[in-house]
Amino acid sequence: MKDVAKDANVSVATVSNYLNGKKVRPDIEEKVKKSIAKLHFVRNDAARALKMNESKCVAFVLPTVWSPFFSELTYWIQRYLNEKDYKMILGISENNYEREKSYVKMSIEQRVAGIISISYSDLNSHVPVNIPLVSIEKEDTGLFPLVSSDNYGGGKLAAQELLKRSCKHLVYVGTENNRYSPMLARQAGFVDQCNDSGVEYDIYTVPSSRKRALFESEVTKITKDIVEIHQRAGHLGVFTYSDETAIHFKRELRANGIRIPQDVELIGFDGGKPYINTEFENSSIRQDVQTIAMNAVEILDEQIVGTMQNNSIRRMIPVTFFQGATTTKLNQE
Amino acid sequence: MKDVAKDANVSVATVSNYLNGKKVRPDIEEKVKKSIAKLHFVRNDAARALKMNESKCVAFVLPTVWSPFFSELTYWIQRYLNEKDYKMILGISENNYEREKSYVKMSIEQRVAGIISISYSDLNSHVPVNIPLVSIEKEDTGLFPLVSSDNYGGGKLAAQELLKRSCKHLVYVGTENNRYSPMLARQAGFVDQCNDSGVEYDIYTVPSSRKRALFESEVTKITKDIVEIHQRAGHLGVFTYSDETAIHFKRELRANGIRIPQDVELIGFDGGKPYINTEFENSSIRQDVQTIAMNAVEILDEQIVGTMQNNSIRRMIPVTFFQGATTTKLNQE
DNA sequence: CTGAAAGCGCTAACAC
DNA sequence: GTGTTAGCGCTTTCAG
Repeated sequence: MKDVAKDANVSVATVSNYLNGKKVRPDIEEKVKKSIAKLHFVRNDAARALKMNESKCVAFVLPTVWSPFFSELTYWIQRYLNEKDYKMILGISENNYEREKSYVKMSIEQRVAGIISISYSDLNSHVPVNIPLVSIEKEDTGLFPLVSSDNYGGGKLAAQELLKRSCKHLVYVGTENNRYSPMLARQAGFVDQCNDSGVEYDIYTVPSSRKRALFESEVTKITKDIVEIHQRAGHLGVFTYSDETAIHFKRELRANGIRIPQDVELIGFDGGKPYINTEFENSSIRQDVQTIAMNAVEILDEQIVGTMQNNSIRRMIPVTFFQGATTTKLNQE
Repeated sequence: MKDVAKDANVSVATVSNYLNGKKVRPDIEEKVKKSIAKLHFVRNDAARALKMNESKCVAFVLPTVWSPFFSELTYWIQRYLNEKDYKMILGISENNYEREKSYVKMSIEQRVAGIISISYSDLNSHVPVNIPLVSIEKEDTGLFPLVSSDNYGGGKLAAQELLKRSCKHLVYVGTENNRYSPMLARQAGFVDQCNDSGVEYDIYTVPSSRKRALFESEVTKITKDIVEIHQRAGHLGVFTYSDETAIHFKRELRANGIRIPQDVELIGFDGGKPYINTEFENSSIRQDVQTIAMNAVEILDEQIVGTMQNNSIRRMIPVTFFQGATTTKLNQE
């Protein structure tokens, strides 16, 4: 910048003013512009951030980007961040607590403008309250705003849809990590609906699919049970806590001679599309990814620019049922 | 840092030395450590970057993250970057030239350590040669290192696999953007193999699937043609330039009463898995995503830390054929 | 091994 | 409107 100033025969302040859109005499502006072009000058953001004590970087911390749901979410978050001129620093935690903490540390070091996080641990308690943070899905400390799908409603909805299809018995397949409250909400909604409707149900649990061998053997075991229940109770409804799990059960049930949806109706959760322009295949309780992203970025931005911080924001996004290949199509729909 | 120094009764230089792992007297180290903990001090990376004139951020610019292939790639890139202690700034260009350029500008402003880019434009010509860059897939300026799948070999391989399955006639479906040289390589390999084997073939082109209506209507039109060719020539082999396109043709062909793979054998390109622990479904020429990512990060790191810059690095990663549901399973395999 | 001090590139007072 | 200058928080000589 000093060089530009020298070359254009003006002071650094003038160059700075020009760069920041302040009023500059037209002839001088011309000269400055020319010098910048000549010297290929680009402002150093590190110095700017240091001086201003603020950056336009937002850290986005999530378990993985390698799944339709999370990659779609990443897409929307990035898009809305970009609209407001934020850059995204991506942090993939793989649900590893240490890595999550290291991303928080990094965020503080970088003096990021804010953090958007999806974490199923108590990550947020490591974030200083002076740095704006919005959680997606889970937050239990009450210290930060939260954007979440209506998991409880989703669980209820899944049960309702299965019951509409005359299932005689329902099954929920959840995940092991019981600290993960959204999953508990899905289960609770499902169970409540079962009880309200007076239908019998079973609850199963699978480990994370990352522990592949364990996961597979558990799926196999549960599938055997489901086959047995089917033989005993007839038409059956299965609701899994994620689409990924549903895919595995679909495969395994079919391998055991079960027809889907004629014998067993199957509903997953998430509804992320693999590509931007394809349709989703299996029946699922869909999260409204775009709205979640929009809200998260909006709230974060308000926290960053606004003086008023309302940390008790709890925004619940409705879910919808998607009629796909794994449930019977109803006439009235 | 000044505060820490004051609190610990030492100079800022000592604190700095401690933070950077230089030798410090044990008793002093203890005091400093305590003060840091007490004051919740975290080093300001902006100041550090300014002073050192280097950062540990790498910009990763790619068209989208919302597809199995790209999300898997993002996963691996991020993973290898993290191993070397780099942070990732994610830039999603949506193949938009202006956005690509804005990410480059941002990268320079941020004085990032380097850039990894997947671009089908002449993006790289906007990157100053003093900033390390590795391209994935396409690079034609020769100014920067390149990591790419063996697209030509992939095209050949696709044709070979189709011929093994006794296809009487082959079809290639490419994309409109003919500046995109990797796609041309896929086509060239395919065509060369067809000619070598003396089999007839047709070349079709579809627009980007982002232009959905146009894309769909083109798929419909080409499908009609394929059906006709099938009736005339019998067993048919279709190779599409991406898995996404293959999915659309699979749907459309089936809607037209074509059985896959009995009537038409279908091979896509990419082979990205939707989830980390699922298997891929359809037949495809798989890119070795992990190896691509590993090489890209490795080369970039060498460019950053090493003095020697060999910009003529061209690393070609082999592809493999994945036997999925859309081609006939051969006995010898 | 530690401290004092210079200075990275920028912005924002303040004086002109 | 423009120039001068202090100082953001850090690293890094250079003395001691």
